Parts: sequence; C-alpha cells; structure tokens
Amino acid sequence: MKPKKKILLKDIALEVGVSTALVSYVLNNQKENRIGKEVADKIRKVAKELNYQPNQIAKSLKMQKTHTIGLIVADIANPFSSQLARIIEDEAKKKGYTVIFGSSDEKVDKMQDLINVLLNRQVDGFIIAAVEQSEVAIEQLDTNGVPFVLIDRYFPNQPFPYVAIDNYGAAFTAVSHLAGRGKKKIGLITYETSLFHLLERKRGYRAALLYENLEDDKHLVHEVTIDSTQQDVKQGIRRLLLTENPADALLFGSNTLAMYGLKAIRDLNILIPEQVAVVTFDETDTYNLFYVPLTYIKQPLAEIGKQATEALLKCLQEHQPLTLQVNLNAELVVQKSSM
Amino acid sequence: MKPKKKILLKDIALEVGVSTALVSYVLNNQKENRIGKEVADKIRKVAKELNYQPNQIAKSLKMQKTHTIGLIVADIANPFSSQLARIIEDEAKKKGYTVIFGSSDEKVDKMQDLINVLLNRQVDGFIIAAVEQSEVAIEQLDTNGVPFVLIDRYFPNQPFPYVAIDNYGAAFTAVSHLAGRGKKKIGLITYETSLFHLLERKRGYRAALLYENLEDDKHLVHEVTIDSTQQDVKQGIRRLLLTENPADALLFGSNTLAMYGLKAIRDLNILIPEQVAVVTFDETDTYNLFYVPLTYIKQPLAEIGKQATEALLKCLQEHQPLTLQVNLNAELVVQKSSM
DNA sequence: GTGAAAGCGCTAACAC
DNA sequence: GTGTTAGCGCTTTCAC
Repeated sequence: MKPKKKILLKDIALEVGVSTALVSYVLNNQKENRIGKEVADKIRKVAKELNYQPNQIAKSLKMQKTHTIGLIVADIANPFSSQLARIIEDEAKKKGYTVIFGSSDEKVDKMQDLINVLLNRQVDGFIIAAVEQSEVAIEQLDTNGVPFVLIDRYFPNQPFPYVAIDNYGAAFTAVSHLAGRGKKKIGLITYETSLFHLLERKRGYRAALLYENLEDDKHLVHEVTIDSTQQDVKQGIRRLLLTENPADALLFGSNTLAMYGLKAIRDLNILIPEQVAVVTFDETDTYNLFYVPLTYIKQPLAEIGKQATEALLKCLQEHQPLTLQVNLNAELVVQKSSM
Repeated sequence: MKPKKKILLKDIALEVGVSTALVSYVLNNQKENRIGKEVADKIRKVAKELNYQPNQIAKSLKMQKTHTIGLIVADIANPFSSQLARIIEDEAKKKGYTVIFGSSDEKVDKMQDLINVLLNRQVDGFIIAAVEQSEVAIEQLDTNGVPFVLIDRYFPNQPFPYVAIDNYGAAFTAVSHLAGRGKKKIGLITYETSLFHLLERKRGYRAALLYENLEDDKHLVHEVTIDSTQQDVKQGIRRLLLTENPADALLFGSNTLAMYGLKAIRDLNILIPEQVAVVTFDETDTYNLFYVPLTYIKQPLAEIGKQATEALLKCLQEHQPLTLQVNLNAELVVQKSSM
C-alpha cells in the first residue's frame, strides 16, 4: 500500500514548463491549430510518460456532466433485466458513458430512492423500467428536465419517451396461435397489476379470444401479486388445470411466472402439450431445455436496449428533445409445447 | 423541460442567514453540541422545505471519496454474474455505496480498460472476477494502493484478497458421488485455460478418479476455449459419448458449458441418466426444470457477494488492510440426473 | 457558536 | 500562441 502519487494536470504543466490551461487544451484537442506544434507534442509526450489519468470527478464538477447514466430495473438478477443491462452497457461504452444500476424490486419507494441517489450522484440521464404507481416519480423527473427513457413499461396518454414492445399484439398472436391449434379453453396466468404493459397483454388475450369465438371465462384467468412466489402460482395452476373442465392451453405473462408455473405443472405430472399447451412471454435458455421446447414470445431485447440508449445519449450529447415512443414487434417462436 | 433551479448549500445559508459552513456542519451532524439548537433546527427545516439534495460530485471532489465501487464481471448477462451483482448491490446500498459495473468478456484488454475507466471515475474500490492473464493488472492495482477483492477467481501464491469456493473439493465431491453410483468412465467438460479456479476443478476431478481407482484417461476430458460456442461443446459431447466405449458420466465445469452440453445431449437423443449421468457446476432454474432435474454444485453466491462487499467496505471505511482469503464450501445438490 | 476563505482538479473566458 | 484566473459545490481549518 504505497499510494503512488496521482499525476495532475499541474504536474505535466510544471514538467513541460507551460500553464495548466495549455495542457488542458492540448489533451482535449481544443484550439487545435492555435497551439505550437512542438509544445503540443511535448505535452502529449510527457502526459503519456507520466501516465496521466484525468480526474473525471473534477471534470464532472466543472462541466456539469458526469457521462454516467443510471439504469433502474426491477431486479438485475432476473435474466430479462441483466440481458438488457448488458446491451445498454455496451451501447453506453461506445459513446464513453458508464452505467450505474439499481434494482427497484417493483417497489415505488425503492425506485424513488434510487432516482434520488443517482440524481445526487449527478447521472446525466436515466433508463428506467418503471414500476407500478411510479407515474408521479417519472413526472417529476420530466418537470425537472432530467433526460430519461422508459423501457419495457410505459404510461399511455403520457408524452414520456419509451421503447417497449406491442404487448397487445404479442398476446393476441400467441392466443390466435393456440386457437389455431384447436385449443378451446385458453388460460392466462398474469399479475394483478395496473402496469400498462401487462394490462395490454391481458387485453390482447381477451381480444383474441373474442376474435376466435372462444370462451372468455373469468375462471380461465389467474392473477397473482407481483411479488408472489412459487406457491401462489402453483395454486393458480391447480385452479386452472385440476378441475373437471380444465384449460387446454396456458399463456404465461412473464418469465418468472412461467418458471413457477412449469415447475408446478411438472410436479403435478401434467403433460405438455398433451394435456395442456403452453406459451410464455420472454426468452430464457430454460425454455429450450425444458423437456418440451417451449413456444415463447421473444422480445427484441437488443433492439430495445439499443434504441433506448442511443436516443438517450443523443439527447444528452446533442441536446435534442427526447420524443421517441416505440412499440417494437415481438416474435412468436413456435416450439413443441404448443403443438 | 424547465430545469428547476438546483438548491445549493448557499441557498440555504442565504435563506437562514448564516454561513455555508454552518449549514454544512448541521446537515452532516458535525460539531453536534457546539451549535445553537435553534439555528440548527432552522437550517434543517429550510433544507427540508427547499428539498436540498447535496451534490455528491462536489462532495466527492472535496473528500476524495466517491462512495462508489466498481464491479467487474465476465458478463453481466450471465446469471452467475447478475446474481452476484444483485447481492453486491444490496450490500453496498446498506452502507450508502452505489456500484458501477462492467463486463470483461474474459478479455484482459477489456478488463484493464474497465479498471482505467473506473479509476478515472474515482471509484473507491473494486470487486473483480479476474480474467485469464490479468495478474499483472491486478498487481498494479495493488501497488497503487487501490482497495479491491477478487471473487470467484483468484491467484494462488498471491496475497491478494479474495472470496471464492473450494473448487478442488467441490469437483472431488462431485466425482466421488458419481463413482459411488457405480460410474466407471467419468468425463469432464471444461475450459482450456490457466484460470486457477478451473485448474482446481480439474485437479479435484483427477484426484477423485485416482482415489476411486477409476480410469484417468485423457480421452475422457474435453476442453474448449473460454469463448467457445454451442458447436464446440457439441463436438466434445460427440467425442465423449458417441464412441464404442463412451463415458457413463459427465461433469460440466460451468453453467454455460452445461447449457450447451445439455442441448447437445438432448439433440443427440442420449438419455440422462440412463446412458450418461450428469453433474454440473453452478445453479440455474434450468437445472430444476430440465426433463431430469440436474445434480449440481451449488455455489454460495450470497455468501461470496456478502463477504466480498463487507470486507471491501470495511477496508474503505475503517482503513483496515484487506487480507481475507476465503474458500467457501460448495454444496452438492443431488437430483435425478446422477441417480 | 459562527464565519471567511482556501482548496479538491479541472475548464474556459479573457487578457496579453 | 500562451498564461491568469475564476469558479464548479462542497468541507474544514482557523480565526473571531
């Protein structure tokens, strides 16, 4: 532990025999041709020799820019979030930005807390997977002029920028597909929530049932709280499948729900797709390795992450207003679980 | 977009009619009882009214501390990494720290790059899953007096602090278990690497074979490069299982390898555990949902993340030297794939 | 008990 | 072409 002396701008200036201003100009490639070529070269040379590393904190304080973005997801441990995080990381790095992340656990309080903490740390902007009841928090960001873009979740009738998928269409397609395979009693397992993207999935599900002239029975929908566990989902599976008139197909509203649901189905020795066909949202390796490869709605994560990050950074760097509101198409990947 | 005026210390001072120094003292609870109770209360009241949010960047510059730690993993999109990230995030938040992350993709250059970027951003310390050939980079951190702790991977014969598992023991246990179930030709699929933790797994595998009086045949070990794909692993599976004298059990050295391997095994219509028993490192939901629940070596991720973070933060806050070198025990979770 | 002022490391307006 | 210097928003020494 011998903290080697940090090299400062001043050290270089001293060494070369010029002012710190000149050094700053040269190293930032400013006033390009107004500076003596020799001095400039000398400065660059010494900077390299001394292995000068600019203190970004000082720079940030001066410039009022940290080149850092805050990423708020529901839970970084969930593959859906972490895959997005990776894409955002890469996209940000390309442009010289780093990312600080935080998990909200679907709680407004935690989300608000994260926003505050990250704002205090002066992040230049946010990418947020908004939680239920967080409209006010987001609105506040907006009125305070903090740049952000929402991902995955968003608010209808609000001008906030977002990039998400067409959840209505995706659910509709999935249900139509099941209907096309002759399924008559298609169940839905989803969250009991006011989150718009999930409501859209339910709406798509309903619309497809109607369109296909299928029974739209309340008993075919099972909703669990957003922080529910294996047990709660298992109960839903029981309710939908262990009756005298069970569902012959099931649509899961998220990867976590599917995970719990599949476990339950297997534990109950119910066969997929013979006894019940299955389709689910999101993509995970698990779906492909399950004993029956699963039919799933594949969200274009790369596209979501890229568009969100690009737009945000463009806004930050070119001071353009953030207006994008994108609903990308999700692809239905058909496998054996729904055949 | 009407950037509301940021409230500064000065604003509070002005409002209350005191100096910024006093405000700072009060809000940081310093000089507790040397300050007039009334003024103090007034200051706190006004600060709340104005919703004062201290600028952490300014604070950081002054204090030479950012209360930020850098987390470098192989790939944040990999569940192993993201689960650790979540634990570290929580542990850090408890103590008022935030975390910036980066993915190295198992490349020294990227890792070195990340270290530089994060150092420039003045992170107070690092938690790093070191990549191959990164010993020099780590040594440099050490000589520069930058606090860090390694996770998962580490260097033998180096005094660097780390928390990892007993890879030798874990592999030994796994192989012994297979031998105990009557397996005679136990194969290993792992990476061709100099990473110590993986060498340890191989060593444990070998030692167990010897101990159990089993064949230690080079042909039973298949190594792929660390950036290898589904195809490379499939080839390994072919080599080990599609011969006249195939392996009757397989140990996978990581979750990614297992993922690829299981896909290959399924595609080749080889039955687990009838034709080949399987054990793998790491834990994922997939293992439980696979058509045969998988026997796996469960790393104590929570413990790893917690100990690493706690030690690092303790060092940062109490300026204690970082000396922990911990090898935790991994648990073998026995399921049907090895019965 | 309280305040003036220096300074963390950098940038950029302005002067020469 | 190059240097002086004022701050970015905060903490803290030292003086009163």
